[in-house]
Amino acid sequence: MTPRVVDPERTAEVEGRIIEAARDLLAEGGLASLSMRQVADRVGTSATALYHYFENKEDLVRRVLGLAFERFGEYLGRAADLHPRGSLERVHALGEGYLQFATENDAYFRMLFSIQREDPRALEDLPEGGGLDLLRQAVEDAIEAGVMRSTSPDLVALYLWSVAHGVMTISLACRIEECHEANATGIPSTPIELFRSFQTLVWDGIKAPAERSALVADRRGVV
Amino acid sequence: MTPRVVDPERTAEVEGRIIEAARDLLAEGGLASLSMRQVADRVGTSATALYHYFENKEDLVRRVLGLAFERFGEYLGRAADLHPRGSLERVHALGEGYLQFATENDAYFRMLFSIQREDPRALEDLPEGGGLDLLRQAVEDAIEAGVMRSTSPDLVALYLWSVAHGVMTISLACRIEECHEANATGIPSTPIELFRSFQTLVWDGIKAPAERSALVADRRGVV
DNA sequence: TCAATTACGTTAACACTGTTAAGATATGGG
DNA sequence: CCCATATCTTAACAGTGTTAACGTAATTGA
Repeated sequence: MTPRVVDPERTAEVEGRIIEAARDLLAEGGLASLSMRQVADRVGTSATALYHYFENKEDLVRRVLGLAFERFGEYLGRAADLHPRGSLERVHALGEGYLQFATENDAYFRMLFSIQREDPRALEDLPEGGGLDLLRQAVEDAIEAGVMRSTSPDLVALYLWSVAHGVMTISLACRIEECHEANATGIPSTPIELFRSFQTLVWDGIKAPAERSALVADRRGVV
Repeated sequence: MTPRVVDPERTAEVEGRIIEAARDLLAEGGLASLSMRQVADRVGTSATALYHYFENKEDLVRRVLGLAFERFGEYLGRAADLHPRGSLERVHALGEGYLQFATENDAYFRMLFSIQREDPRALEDLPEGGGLDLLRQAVEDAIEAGVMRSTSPDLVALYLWSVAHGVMTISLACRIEECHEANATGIPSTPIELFRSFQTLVWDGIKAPAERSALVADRRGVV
């Protein structure tokens, strides 16, 4: 009753070749050049054949995103392994790994954290919470080790992610290196260097030491 | 020799109607529904007629971005006017104004700070440096008033922008409110509230007070 | 006044895009 | 064997940005 039974191996192999072709196109020419017909050309089939393996383009893109998250996880993992648990360096390295991944995998990053998509993805659906888990754990370890202020690890992780992500996305959207003020004051041009020069602010805070405790009380009243 | 001489007034009026139609389409259905033909339908002409007023779609979009930056500037200006120069509140209000603009002008924000575009815009070309000028000045005033640590105002402004921008873009790309850890630990769901809960970290820093000065020295050696 | 030049707008068309429908081919199980 | 079905093809549709060719109206110099 079920002739030409599906061969899961072969299907997976073909799917893999399609995904890799899409991945290559994405890396070469960005999202703009990732079209069903171009992918099909690379694979050597017609565009409509792809619809036997993927529901639609969004489905195919989702699979490519799988590869992207895989590499993303590798970067973060390598960065974390550089320093022992509980160290501030480990937390900081995760930030650097984040920016390194974004820099060396431009098309992946743009795709992963695109703002254009109408339906944002849930963090839970992402592998390892989109890398947030690793950061959260590193923060928690650092807090337990006593080298970080004892606050909510979730909040701190989200904050650090925001800084790294903000630096990267601003750099991708604007050319801050052409800002004359930035040039005059020696603001670094690459996202990673910019992120590094933020570190003092991140770790120490930007408020004048003399005003610290008093103004915290003020702010609570205002906000 | 030059018959049917162009009427600058009329031309500007028609251009204005086209831009407004494009702006409305953008606000209603996002960038996806901003097509030359749909814009032309709203204006009541054919799509090709638009090419008499704009070089191409990118050109038209650029003009719509002008409106977006205009409103962006209004938000930041209103936010700054809430508090006197030299106050920390003024700096903080600019951050809130940033997120308020992004929240209330979703399509504008997505377009202004899209990551997909291949050629990032220079900060210098943006009106008021993309809002950075206002922030920079507020920081400089606060430093002179003695309520902020005396560092490079440019660096601090860029840092604060990164935090606000990071919070917003992460919120637009991911649904952090569906993260069970976030829910369990009471992480706020809206970008503005999340930004507010970062304030303590932003102002005070996240390092354990006891380790502060010693680890700063350490970090310099590491980084 | 006449003719020429030019702004403005039209329709047709091209090369793309994602996607569906219909048909061809081959293959394996009853 | 035969038929159901997996796989793949071509054709087609609706949409996109954009260019070409054309028509019309208006103004200005002669």
